[in-house]
Amino acid sequence: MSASKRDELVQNALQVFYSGGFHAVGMDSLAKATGVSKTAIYKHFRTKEDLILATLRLRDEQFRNWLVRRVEALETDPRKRLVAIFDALAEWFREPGFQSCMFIKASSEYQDHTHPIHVMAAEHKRLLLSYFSELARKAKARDPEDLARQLLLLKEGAIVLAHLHGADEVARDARRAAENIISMSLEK
Amino acid sequence: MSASKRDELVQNALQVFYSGGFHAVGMDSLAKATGVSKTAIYKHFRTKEDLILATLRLRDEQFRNWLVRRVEALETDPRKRLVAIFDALAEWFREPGFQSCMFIKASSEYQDHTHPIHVMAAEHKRLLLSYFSELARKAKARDPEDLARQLLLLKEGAIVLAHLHGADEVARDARRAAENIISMSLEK
DNA sequence: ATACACATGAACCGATCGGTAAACGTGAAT
DNA sequence: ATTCACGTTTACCGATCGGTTCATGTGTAT
Repeated sequence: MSASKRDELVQNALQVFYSGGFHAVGMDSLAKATGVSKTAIYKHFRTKEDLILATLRLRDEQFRNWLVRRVEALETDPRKRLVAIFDALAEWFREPGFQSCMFIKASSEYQDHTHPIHVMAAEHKRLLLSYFSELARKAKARDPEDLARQLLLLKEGAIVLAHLHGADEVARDARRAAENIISMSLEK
Repeated sequence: MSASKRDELVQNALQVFYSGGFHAVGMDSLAKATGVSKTAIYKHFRTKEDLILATLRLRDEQFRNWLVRRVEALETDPRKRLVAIFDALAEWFREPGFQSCMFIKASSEYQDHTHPIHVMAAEHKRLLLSYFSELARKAKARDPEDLARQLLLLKEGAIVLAHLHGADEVARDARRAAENIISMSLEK
């Protein structure tokens, strides 16, 4: 299997796990869904867990790249970019296939703090946090790390509730809550 | 099996599913963990799904009762009670067995919006929302429903991040974010 | 003592779990 | 044309999945 075929497998597995769940999707159905035989899969991944970790690495990269670029495209002013995070999220929530966050779901199924999958989920959130911090610093927040953590709280809550209660109202609420928190953190 | 034995089974199953996951825990291991034979379990619950729904009903009742009583005990002033929600949550996060929210995990494993388990998770959050609304109304918020939704966003985000990044810092951040949002919503 | 109702554990059902072994097909190098 | 290497298919492994059947208690009422 070529490197590009492998990437394609990981990309397809990502979709299958995202919409089907990790425990609920077996390797047989995964092979059928991706069009790659089980033997071929196990040529490149020692275990199911290794494959899951590969899909999470891909997802982390895809999601953060997407978010950064979307925020950059929406606004140029640092302060407005902090708010634009939530406009980007709103777009995501409204996508047809939206089903919460891959990493929240991963940490829900692999709860042990020492499990590699749980660790990777935590790492994804840390990377997002440092992006938020960078934006907050450029926006001259009094305490950029503090503002970033509060915005991350809003983001995770918005994801969970957009999945449970629907995208539109939640996206509006999160945006307004973010505006409140940002204004309290920027004005003296 | 007596009614009290049945309650005991549901209570024990709740703990097992909470710490082990829904798909990951099989009926055999559940029978062993609860000390109730599989045959006896299936006398009272038609399917595994029915048992899960029963545990979620119990959890909903337990959690909301606990939260309401804890908030009532912490503060009497309506406005302070809104903040006290997050003090109560902080206590929960610090409990040894804390592993995120049963309903977030349930909706992560049963993602279809029409699935009974997903529906029940959404309902749990709606019930919490109406409690928040009631508190916000008593605190004379300009828009109680709006404030309640923003606080629920914070609560869900706090649960997710307390599970992923640790209880203490997250609890502090959520409390401060809540204070910000509340003050913006109460003061003219 | 005997009959009945009921709860139990254990064995069992077909299906599927994660993972493997080996047979088979295909293309390139000799 | 023959060999070799490699990827794929297929069948298979023991274990476990959700759920059922049945034989064996065990207690109670007559």
